Amino acid sequence: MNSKLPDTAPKDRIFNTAVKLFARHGFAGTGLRELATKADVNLAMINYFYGSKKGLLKEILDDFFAGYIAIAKQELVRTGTLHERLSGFIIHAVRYFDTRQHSLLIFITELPLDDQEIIEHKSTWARQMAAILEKEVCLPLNKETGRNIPATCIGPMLTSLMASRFLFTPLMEHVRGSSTNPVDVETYTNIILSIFLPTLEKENERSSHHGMKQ
Amino acid sequence: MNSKLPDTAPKDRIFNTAVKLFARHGFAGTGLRELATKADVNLAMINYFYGSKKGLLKEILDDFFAGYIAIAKQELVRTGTLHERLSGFIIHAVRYFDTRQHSLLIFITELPLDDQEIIEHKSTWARQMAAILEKEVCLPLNKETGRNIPATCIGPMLTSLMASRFLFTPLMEHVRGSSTNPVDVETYTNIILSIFLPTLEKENERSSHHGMKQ
DNA sequence: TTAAAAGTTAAACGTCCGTTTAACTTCCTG
DNA sequence: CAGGAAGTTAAACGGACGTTTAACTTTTAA
Repeated sequence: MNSKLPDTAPKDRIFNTAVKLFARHGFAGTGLRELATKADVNLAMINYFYGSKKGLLKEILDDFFAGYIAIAKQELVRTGTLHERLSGFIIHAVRYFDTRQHSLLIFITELPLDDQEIIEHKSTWARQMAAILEKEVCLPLNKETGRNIPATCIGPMLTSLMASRFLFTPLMEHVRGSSTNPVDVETYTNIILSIFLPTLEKENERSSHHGMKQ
Repeated sequence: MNSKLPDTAPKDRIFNTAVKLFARHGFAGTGLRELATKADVNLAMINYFYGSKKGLLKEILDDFFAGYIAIAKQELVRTGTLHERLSGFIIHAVRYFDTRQHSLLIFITELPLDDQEIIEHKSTWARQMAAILEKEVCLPLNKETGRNIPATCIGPMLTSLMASRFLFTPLMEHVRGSSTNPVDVETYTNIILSIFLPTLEKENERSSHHGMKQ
């Protein structure tokens, strides 16, 4: 964390360090002086590059959500059975979460912000995700099952389930004895697939086994 | 929020107001002066009753987790099939989350705190929950399925899934048009049951329909 | 080569932070 | 009724907060 990253530009050093600190201490709990020191930049550079502390948070959230939406579009908006597309989305989303654990934590834990500006900002992204899920997942699913589950319900469920491993990791490391190991990410993904997809199989009466693509 | 609660004792007013404010602005984002004003008490009373700001957070977390553990013990540690016990736990836990939405948000969002003192405090509770899940759910489940899923994996998954509705509520209210309504809590519970329990049914080859107990 | 642009710096701005103090009032108990 | 405990108050403590300023250096481009 404190180690110099002399090759990267100051703006990127601020960004990367902020991601780690916001995830660890929370947005409100992170001071700009600590951030400047850890990123090895002058305090004033933060406001110079990002306008304000909140502007920095916005860019971090944008960066994370843009990648998340891209995966949803790539995996869900294409040909294939619902089962195939949904399992592809889960596999890639979990993999994405794994590589962006800090950003994921910020996205989750900084959710209930009272700040109208940030809430509006996040809603714009969430609305896009909900639209994709509604059209590509909920609509065909509800047509077959006869139920009426909206994307604003199934979306949070799916995201929460996929994020649970990374959300509770810092706690679980203390819970587990140092001897026992956590399940690896691929196993974790397979568990999620086995939880979410049998529901579809059961409704569709279509038999298929969900192997992770290599 | 600002309305006076003249009948309750100052100590309780501090507690109840803090739960709302910590959930809304986060722990670090809430100032004791704002809390004192909203709770209609003198600033010094907070440290008088709770020792420190962190002491107040601890009591809030204790209060929430004690109730959560109580439900786990009551519903999981008793006779009955795994299916019956697990569905009972889910039904009561979701109901509990619904009545303690603010505390739930604090429990979730204040998780990645770097503070060693709080982390240790939470780990004590999480360890109890993991022990119950390990013995009552994972052990019989793994014996039947031949898999080896630890409680430190399935616990966070279950909690995250049940919490998703309340975690993303403030965002989803902005996403939904004001016309459409969210699913009610009972429907939400049934969706979770239909996601989590078919996995068991499939493995156990036991047919049963999961009606919510009234 | 030179002037504008971009990057970087130390210092200070006013504000809010969590906590403590000491004096005061209220309440309970012997 | 006396006296001590519990509750309550206003005020102040030093420090950290996000942001701004103006001066300085480096880079860019005409």
